[in-house]
Amino acid sequence: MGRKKLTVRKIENSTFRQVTFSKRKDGILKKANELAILCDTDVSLIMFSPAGRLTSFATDGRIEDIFLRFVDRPDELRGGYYDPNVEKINSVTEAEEYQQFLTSAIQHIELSKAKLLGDRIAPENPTRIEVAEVDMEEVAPVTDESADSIRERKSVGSKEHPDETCLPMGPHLSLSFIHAQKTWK
Amino acid sequence: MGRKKLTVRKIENSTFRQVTFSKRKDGILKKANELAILCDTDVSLIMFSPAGRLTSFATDGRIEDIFLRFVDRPDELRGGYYDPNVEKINSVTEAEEYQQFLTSAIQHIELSKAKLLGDRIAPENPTRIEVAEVDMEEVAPVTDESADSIRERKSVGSKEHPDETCLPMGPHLSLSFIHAQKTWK
DNA sequence: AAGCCTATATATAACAA
DNA sequence: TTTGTTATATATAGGCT
Repeated sequence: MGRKKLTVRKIENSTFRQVTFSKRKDGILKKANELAILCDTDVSLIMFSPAGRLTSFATDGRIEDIFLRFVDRPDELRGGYYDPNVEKINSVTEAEEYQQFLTSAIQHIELSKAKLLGDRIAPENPTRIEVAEVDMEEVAPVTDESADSIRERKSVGSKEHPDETCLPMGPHLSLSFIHAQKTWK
Repeated sequence: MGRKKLTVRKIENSTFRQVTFSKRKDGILKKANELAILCDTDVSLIMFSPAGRLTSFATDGRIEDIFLRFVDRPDELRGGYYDPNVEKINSVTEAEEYQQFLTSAIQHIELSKAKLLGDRIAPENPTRIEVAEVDMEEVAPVTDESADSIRERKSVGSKEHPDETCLPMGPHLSLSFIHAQKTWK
């Protein structure tokens, strides 16, 4: 919809590609927001720019919730999350291996977080819309000292699910697991 | 962009809301695809219709990959996945509780899958584009017999990561954990 | 619910600064 | 680079089937 009809094909000129991304990113973001509001639906959008910059959007600001809703879809058409062609017992056994893997994944995220995180406070969510833009290059490496200092800070209770029962686990990985758990029983 | 300028506000008439969703869903899907191709970028889009129908899109067909890239972002602006304000030891302890939770989550998905899954084969991914549409209502309830019969079927190796080392765990929960693990060490 | 139509509203490609 | 302008291409609201 510009001066010329466009062929849908990778833009080779990197400058032009970046400019196009920037403009179209805004357009699709607007569309996603309008769709969410007009139709009162869950919409999640994640985009990485050619330079690695992240732009994300989600209805009510929780990509995790929408992704979980996606993951928990009991339909193989959704994707390849789950292969039902295994016996129950094997599944449980293998689940334990996933369990281990997930644990290490959590620790990994934890560590990379501790290493890279500054002192900034996460912004509040003023509306139903969340738009986050993050530049990889903006994440400055910090010293071991500052990483250690993170551990000194007082733990802050999560306000994200104020109506929930307090659980023994901390808010490390929110991913709305608590919310999902309610559904799962 | 129709006969009338539209106010961005929830459409109260449910029929019209559904129609609008359907049309705009196609539009944003096209935009997402064009963005991904033109700018050669990772884009992930998840939409639930007012009726609960899922429509999803992802560059190269892997929402999980893009979500993982999102999750693994070491930046608190991305969301509230991780609270660094806890001591290391507590984190590990709590990680074990997440571990347990994740295990039960896997089993839940497994069970709901076994109960609801039919005999259909997941479609191949012909292009870089993945568009999946799933209707909750289309998932017909199956009898215990048919649920049992699922366990009889022969296990099929995942072809999603053909170049990977074979791991002891099965392909229950692909979520590209294996792919992620390579990055993590 | 899906398609088609067509008048309009929007998005944006190519420029310009 | 980013931002603004403008001619055009697209998307889509309201109808109709």
